[in-house]
Amino acid sequence: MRVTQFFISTQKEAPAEAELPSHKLMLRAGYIRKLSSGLYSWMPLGLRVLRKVENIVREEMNRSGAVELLMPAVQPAELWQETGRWEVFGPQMLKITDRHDNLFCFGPTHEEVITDIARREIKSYRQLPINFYQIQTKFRDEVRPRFGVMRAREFVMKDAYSFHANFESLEQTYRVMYETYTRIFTRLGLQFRAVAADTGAIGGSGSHEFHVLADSGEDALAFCPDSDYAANVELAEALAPATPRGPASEALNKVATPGQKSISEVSAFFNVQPQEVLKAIAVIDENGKFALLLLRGDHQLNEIKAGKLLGAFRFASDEEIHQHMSCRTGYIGPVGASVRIFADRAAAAMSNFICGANDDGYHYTGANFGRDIVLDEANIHDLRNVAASDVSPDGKGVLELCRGIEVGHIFQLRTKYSASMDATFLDEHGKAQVMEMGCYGIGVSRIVAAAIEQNYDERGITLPAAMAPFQVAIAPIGFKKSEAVRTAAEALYVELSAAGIEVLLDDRDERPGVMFADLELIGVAHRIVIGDRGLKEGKVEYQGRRDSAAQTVTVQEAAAFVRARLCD
RNA sequence: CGGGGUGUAGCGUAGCCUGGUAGCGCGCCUGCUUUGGGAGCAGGAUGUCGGGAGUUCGAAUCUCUCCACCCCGACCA
Repeated sequence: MRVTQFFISTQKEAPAEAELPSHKLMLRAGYIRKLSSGLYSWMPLGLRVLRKVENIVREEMNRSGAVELLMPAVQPAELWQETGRWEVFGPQMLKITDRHDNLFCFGPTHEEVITDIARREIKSYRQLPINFYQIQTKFRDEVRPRFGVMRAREFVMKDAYSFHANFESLEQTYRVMYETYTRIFTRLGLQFRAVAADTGAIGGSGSHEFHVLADSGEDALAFCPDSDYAANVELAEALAPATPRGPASEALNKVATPGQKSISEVSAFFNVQPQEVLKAIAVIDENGKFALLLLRGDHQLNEIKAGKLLGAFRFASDEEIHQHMSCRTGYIGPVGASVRIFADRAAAAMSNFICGANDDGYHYTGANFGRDIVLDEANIHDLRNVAASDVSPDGKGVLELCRGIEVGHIFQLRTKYSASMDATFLDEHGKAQVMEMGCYGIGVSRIVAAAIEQNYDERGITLPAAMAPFQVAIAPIGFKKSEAVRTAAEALYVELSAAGIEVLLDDRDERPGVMFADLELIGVAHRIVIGDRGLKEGKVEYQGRRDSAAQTVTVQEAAAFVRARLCD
């Protein structure tokens, strides 16, 4: 490809709306352009990258034995009403009406459509198992689209759905998909981690998320370097402390703490560590009932775990707290409180601690469960997020934390959709059975953003070669002016192109600085610079995008040299 | 949906408080020079100042209202 025949549109400054490096760089490099909130055009350069991701995903899915099909983006409401998800999905689903006033949605996912296909097409156990997949545009009307294509409303997803005669078959395909995903992200050259995930309302026995590791990731992950344990922090279990609660050796003492409300203020006031202070969080459960959740001062509430205990809960308002506790936020505590109390395992193991006294401007010191606070064993639960250096739930070491961007999710759906949509087959005995199902998603367009989040430097995008928009760029200095440069550049361009390599010839006759800046910004993996200066000695210059310096090679060996680098 | 913020040329921004001809950098166009790290000189084009209403002799600026977008919290690939 010649630059003058292609379309490159780079910018020196990123639009003010972009925050993340990947978002800024994708805009500056001209990979994407925004049409509206959460809606992006893939410009020619970005589309090349997107297609590379797609192709690797497609190749590996095919290799795994999955079969590609393509379902409509627009789906009739009736299908969704069958599974009850027309209501459940709520405002996240873009609902549309046709000229006959029939209701449709722009598909946010395709379980209903594929299950409809399966129940029509699959009659016999002989047709199972089967794994269908597609690579297609989805639309989810996100509450808050952000970070460019990282969380867009319209996005490209690979979604696969497998159907099985029994659970063992589902488990087997699930393992194959796990391995396939591992191979995909490895081939893409990404640092990633598979973690156990929350199965949520869908249930089932298995779900894993695949995360690209990045500090800007929206998910917190816990993993154990000494074992293969890895889980989303939402799910990771915080074990009870190994050492039992100590004896109540201090007397309960009410201390004036005017203005000291937060854990950090209170621990500083008493000159103790936050873990010696008890945190009390006032909530209203699903049924509108007030409750106190107790955590160790240095721990964070895990809202998913709390939700499993309380149902759909919310935090109590200042008025509600005042009504139940006769004090204001900052001074609430469990001593003498006549409300329901739930304690985290670590909080329940505290002794001689500091807590709010339910009296504005006062805290207790030397508080103890049993003596001062009634705490039923049944009200002790895992309520917190795991923290770094917690004991791993498998007991084989301590946890570390990192952040990730979710780019894949595999799920054992079991019969959630096949049962409600009556997708059955006849088994060996001629008896109708409900199919077992799995589903497996990859956020194809998100991968591009996530990969850049992991691969950039001060000059621009440094994507792995498997994803770079072009493998090689030729930057001729003085393209118009120097016959020798032009001849050498054209010859190399022809030679590399003929070898099936994706070459970008910068024939714009731009100044070197402009060419270098553009080629580095857009993330071409390898660069050959050809100038009169080097040609006099029969040399050209090679530099990989991630190399710190260039090296010279002879004109004759340039093509072979680059081809060797491509294989690295 | 709750909280915070921003809308001025393709991009980045000044001007707004204290009303009076809309400015700068980058980019773009033309010409000449230049050619190993985003060139120099000269000339040029591009603005419903987010929309509407109001106050005023006069509104980018003040008031009201609507809209869009961004950021922080509950969902997800």
